[in-house]
Amino acid sequence: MAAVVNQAMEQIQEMSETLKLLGDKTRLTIVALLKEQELCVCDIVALLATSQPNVSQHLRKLRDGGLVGETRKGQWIYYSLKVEDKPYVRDLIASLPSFAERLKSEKQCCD
Amino acid sequence: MAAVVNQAMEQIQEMSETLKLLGDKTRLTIVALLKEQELCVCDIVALLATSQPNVSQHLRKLRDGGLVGETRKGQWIYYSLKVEDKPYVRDLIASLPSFAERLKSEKQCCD
DNA sequence: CTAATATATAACAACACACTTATATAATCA
DNA sequence: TGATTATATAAGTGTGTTGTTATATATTAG
Repeated sequence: MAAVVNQAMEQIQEMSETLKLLGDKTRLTIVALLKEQELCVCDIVALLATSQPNVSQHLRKLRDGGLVGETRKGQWIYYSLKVEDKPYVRDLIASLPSFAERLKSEKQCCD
Repeated sequence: MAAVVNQAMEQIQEMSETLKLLGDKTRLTIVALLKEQELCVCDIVALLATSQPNVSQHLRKLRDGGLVGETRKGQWIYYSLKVEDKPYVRDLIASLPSFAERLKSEKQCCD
């Protein structure tokens, strides 16, 4: 019984850490953008209208939390969602508003 | 278009506030307990093994965020989940571990 | 090789948050 | 009524977090 509770508490601990990552407006917006397509840092900076270091630091937290992955493509580093595991995050992201239109019309960096 | 984005940003703002509430181990545990049944404050204090003011303050935040409701029953105030709206919260809570067994064996307050 | 561009890291200031202790309010019980 | 129990609120402390500015690293272009 105690083992069951400990396992449950570990699971809650892990979920709460993930939810804390998503419980920030800037990071949740980044996640909503990445839902549509992978993006490089300069894309995100342009779309969010905040500083490049701010975006970088949020991306690092998302990466450390296992929510995004990165791939360097030459000069640029592309970030993408990594939530195939964690079904509850997948569902949550599905219910985020879509920025598809905005990305189509405004994406202009690193083409 | 700007209106669409503003609406999306408001939605993200609201979701991030809700997720921030859930992104705390103590509060997420409270929510997991309430998933099983309504509970009074003394129940939660006993199950969480933390101080009564700490639980009270977390419950207030959950209430202010619209995630729980309260009902006084004589000396006790019972809290319960209020997430019928907010489908993404409902789904998320569904994937929290169950404390049903623990509640059955350990609930002893306010009977 | 040098300059320019993209990204990351470091240091710091401002603020927010969780938890504690002490106290207040509200309801019941004797 | 006074004592007890349940809950809320207030104030304070320590810690964590966000965003900024300055700087470092890495890649490409000329």
